[in-house]
Amino acid sequence: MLDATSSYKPMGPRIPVTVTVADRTGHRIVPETTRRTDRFPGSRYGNRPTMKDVAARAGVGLKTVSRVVNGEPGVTPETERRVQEAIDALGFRRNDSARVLRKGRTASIGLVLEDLADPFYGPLSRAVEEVARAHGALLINGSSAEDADREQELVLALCARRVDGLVVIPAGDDHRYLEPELKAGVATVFVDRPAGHIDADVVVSDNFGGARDGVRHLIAHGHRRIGFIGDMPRIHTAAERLRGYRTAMEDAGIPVADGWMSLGVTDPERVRQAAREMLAGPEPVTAIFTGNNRVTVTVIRVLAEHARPVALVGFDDIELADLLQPGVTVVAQDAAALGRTAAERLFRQLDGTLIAPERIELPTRLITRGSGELPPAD
Amino acid sequence: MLDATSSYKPMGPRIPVTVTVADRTGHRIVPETTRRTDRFPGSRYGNRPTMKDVAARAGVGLKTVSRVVNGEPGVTPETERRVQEAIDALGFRRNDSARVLRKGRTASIGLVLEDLADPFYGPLSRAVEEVARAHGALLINGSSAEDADREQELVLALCARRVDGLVVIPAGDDHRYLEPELKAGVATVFVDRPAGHIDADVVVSDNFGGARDGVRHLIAHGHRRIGFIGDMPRIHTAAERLRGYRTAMEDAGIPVADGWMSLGVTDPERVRQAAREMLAGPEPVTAIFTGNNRVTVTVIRVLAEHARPVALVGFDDIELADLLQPGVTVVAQDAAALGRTAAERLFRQLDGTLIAPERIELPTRLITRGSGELPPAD
DNA sequence: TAGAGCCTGGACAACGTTGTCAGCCCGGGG
DNA sequence: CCCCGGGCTGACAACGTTGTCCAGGCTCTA
Repeated sequence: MLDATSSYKPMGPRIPVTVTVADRTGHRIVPETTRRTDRFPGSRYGNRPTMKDVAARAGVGLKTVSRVVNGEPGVTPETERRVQEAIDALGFRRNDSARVLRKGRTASIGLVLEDLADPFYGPLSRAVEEVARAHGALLINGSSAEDADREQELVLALCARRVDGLVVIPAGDDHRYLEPELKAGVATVFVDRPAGHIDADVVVSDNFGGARDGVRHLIAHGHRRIGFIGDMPRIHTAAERLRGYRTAMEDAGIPVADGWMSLGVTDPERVRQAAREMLAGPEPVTAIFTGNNRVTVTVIRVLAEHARPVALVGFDDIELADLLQPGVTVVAQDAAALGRTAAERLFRQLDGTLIAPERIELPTRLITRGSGELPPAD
Repeated sequence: MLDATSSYKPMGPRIPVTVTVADRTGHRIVPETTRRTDRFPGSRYGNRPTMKDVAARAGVGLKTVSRVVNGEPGVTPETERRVQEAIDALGFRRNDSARVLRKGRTASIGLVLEDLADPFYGPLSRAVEEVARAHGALLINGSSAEDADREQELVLALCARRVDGLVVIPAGDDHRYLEPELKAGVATVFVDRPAGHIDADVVVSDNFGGARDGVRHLIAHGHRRIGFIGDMPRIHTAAERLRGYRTAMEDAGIPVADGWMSLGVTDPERVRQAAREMLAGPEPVTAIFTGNNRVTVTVIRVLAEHARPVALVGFDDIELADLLQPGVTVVAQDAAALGRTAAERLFRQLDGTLIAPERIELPTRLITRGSGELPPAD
């Protein structure tokens, strides 16, 4: 599934060895079949004690240990004490892999996002984690790096682990590969972007409305030549924001010139170049609408070196935006709310409270800080 | 272990049911014992097919399916085709829980950090994830929220899942609870802060040297009344940075006045207040050294409203620092390098390449942008 | 004092997979 | 004609836990 590059073999062979242990009376010595040892050759290692070992040491039955470990009733305080003592002495820790196998649920959910390092996903992940924690579940996550194959690989790896649910920020646009999983009961919620060719819960921001309002804001401040720099339109959010831009312009009766739009550039150097081109020429733009936080930051840099003041509204809030000169006006989406809403919906699916998939759209908020209120300078 | 707040029971009971299936000849009908069903009452659900089901459908033995699934040699192309067909038809996906139980390794590592949403940890997580991915392992992570109990709870939950290794950014200062785990062979690396009362690998930044150099920088630019605002000294990094400040001042023969230091305030409002106090009074500081990114941001806000220019050097880089007026001079640490180094060490432990725990210190870098080069204004 | 019922504890199977090992079939050599 | 070897295949046990169910001992009551 994933490629390894060293001698670490996640699932290596084992060497069977015969050892002897005292039975629970402490008297007889019985041979035990294949016990694992030498699991970490050349390094510190050791065998983990099992409930059986604890039972033997405490002089009780296996199930009694299980009862103590899980706080089930029906164990004498004296017995419980002996078991607890053995647990502490051996450093026993329940093996949840076995538990999961038996119980059918893993108490963990998977989160697949685009890039853990992107500041937009930090609060989102955190929100998902908080909800998961409140429900007693752990979070397994991975970055798709905006690659559909890698997304699928990750999702399927998570399904193989039998996560109870999945929160996915899709990179690809076809999720039919998830059909068997959905049928098998894996709760699934898509966030930030909709799922492709599949009927599933979706939580997104109002990308269209937000962008439209941001551009309208610029128009309201007298701009007519407004540039748009955004991501590849195959990314749903980018397409929606572009649509918002077009709609606002059209509603205002402003025809969009060819040179005003830059789509699909992400590399900072090329964004820089695109911005410069819009600002040059005979009819330069007097305002720019940027399609995401990374583009916004790059454009801010370009505008800082530019002679004439140029108005700017960006999609996504950025830290310190209020301290720049001028402050950066943005259309902010609530990343934490996206994550929280998605995760809560996920657990409601697991509850059985939810039946039909739904699409939830969270509002965006225009935050005016100065850059979007600059008048056209021409 | 963790508290639940809804009816989602990660490990619910099951209802045994008797069903019948055709055997692999397709003729006889044999009854099968307790099969799970109705696992997700009131919601979409389904039983996941197992290798046994695939084997029955393909008319082959269980082990043959296993061989096909794992790409083991010794299966006729024709047999393989039949098995593959059954796999696709049933939507079979190997259950890694069972696999883990059998093989002893989970191909997953745990990452415990302070706050997923903190921009400092984004690149760190991402770097750990990249290394894990290169080794075929998944990443399970959680936030300790700077709470020692929660850290322990998380770490132990991860150990119960039998992660192969742990990367921990410690919140607590006593990690003896990890001793049984270490002995059992759980590879462990502490990052950003050292472990307490335990002998383990540690990867940290040169907090002391970085802070000392930052303060020296201010002194070199003529400052003598220099303030320090940092986190609680019980956090190792905070203590080290404080030590760097003290050392630089001492080396320069400058006695530190009481009002110049603010320790342990994190709440933005109180940081703001602390900064204002340093800047007021008869002998106000002419420069401030801030102990982490959050404090730096807050202090920048205070200085923006302040009449006289005040020099500033902050620990940790912040985005857009170069675009502020003046640009913010910082002591930058390489979060990605911390994560990468730690994760690589982790896998070398698992390789068996590493024997003795070590402490690795990564250098910091002073980035001058203007705010640290302002002369004293008094 | 005997019987009913409760409390405690343990034997056993099952979860879904993989390692071991033995058996089958086929072809070739003695 | 028989035996041997190699290539495929499948039966079976084991991984560590939990659910079921039963046994034994105790208490309580009639």
